[in-house]
Amino acid sequence: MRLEPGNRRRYLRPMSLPHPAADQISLANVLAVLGDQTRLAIVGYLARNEGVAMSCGQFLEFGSKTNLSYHLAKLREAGITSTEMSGTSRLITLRRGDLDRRFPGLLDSIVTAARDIPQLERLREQS
Amino acid sequence: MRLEPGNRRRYLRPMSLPHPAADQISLANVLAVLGDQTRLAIVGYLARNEGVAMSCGQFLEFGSKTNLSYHLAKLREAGITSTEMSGTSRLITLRRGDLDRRFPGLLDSIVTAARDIPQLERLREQS
DNA sequence: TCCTTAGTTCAAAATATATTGAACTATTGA
DNA sequence: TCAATAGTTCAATATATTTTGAACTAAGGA
Repeated sequence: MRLEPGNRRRYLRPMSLPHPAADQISLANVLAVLGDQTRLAIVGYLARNEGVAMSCGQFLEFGSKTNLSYHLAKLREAGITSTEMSGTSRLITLRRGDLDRRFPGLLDSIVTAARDIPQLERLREQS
Repeated sequence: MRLEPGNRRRYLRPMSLPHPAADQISLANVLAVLGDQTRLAIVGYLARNEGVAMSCGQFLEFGSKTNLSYHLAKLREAGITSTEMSGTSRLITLRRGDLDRRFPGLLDSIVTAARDIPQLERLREQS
């Protein structure tokens, strides 16, 4: 899988990431993105620690670094989370306000229902 | 695609269809299944005509017969709808009670948020 | 200045989901 | 009794999503 040197476009760390505007957040997409155990666990974890911004590393329990990178991008692109760059890490928060305005009651009912999903069970005692 | 006669297992119309028990309904699966425009439209339509049992044919607007058969099975298997056989047709209803008990507020917030999805727009004037 | 840390991209492989048409069945109304 | 209706299955294809490892970047601390 070695690329010829120069074939790979040099990766430049962006200083901020693209987020959809609140009115671009699509219901079907939000549901599809949350219809996955790993991402549901991430959102449950964010919700139960709301206010505290989390870095990607906090989620290592839920998958490999690479895989998490993928899932966290999905959450951000769907408008569910907001990610801000901070030095070498990224701080992730729920877009609670935008989601509540756009889909009243949705996030709460999901987070409540996700209370006892297996992956969060393990973390329960720690938080 | 002609099969040798006898290769195909004779299709026998079942007299009732398998539905998951209420406590087997999984949140992630419900979200994943509803994270699709076609199925969201079907559920929106069922919700807006709650009480009236719908046959598969009512949804022909949303796709081909075969394709609908697939989506309606997904909804039933996820525990979102209940399908009962009635002569040559199937009567489909939302499993409102089971869903509300298991995931309070979820169905309502989804149905409310789905108010203005494109596929339902077209039907608005008719209902 | 260099090492460690946090997180990335890219390409490939693995897996899952959606869509189609042809062939089919059972019920019902004429 | 027969044709029409409602809806199915099956197999194939098309398409999308997930998961992986290797190679990489930039920030920050020692």
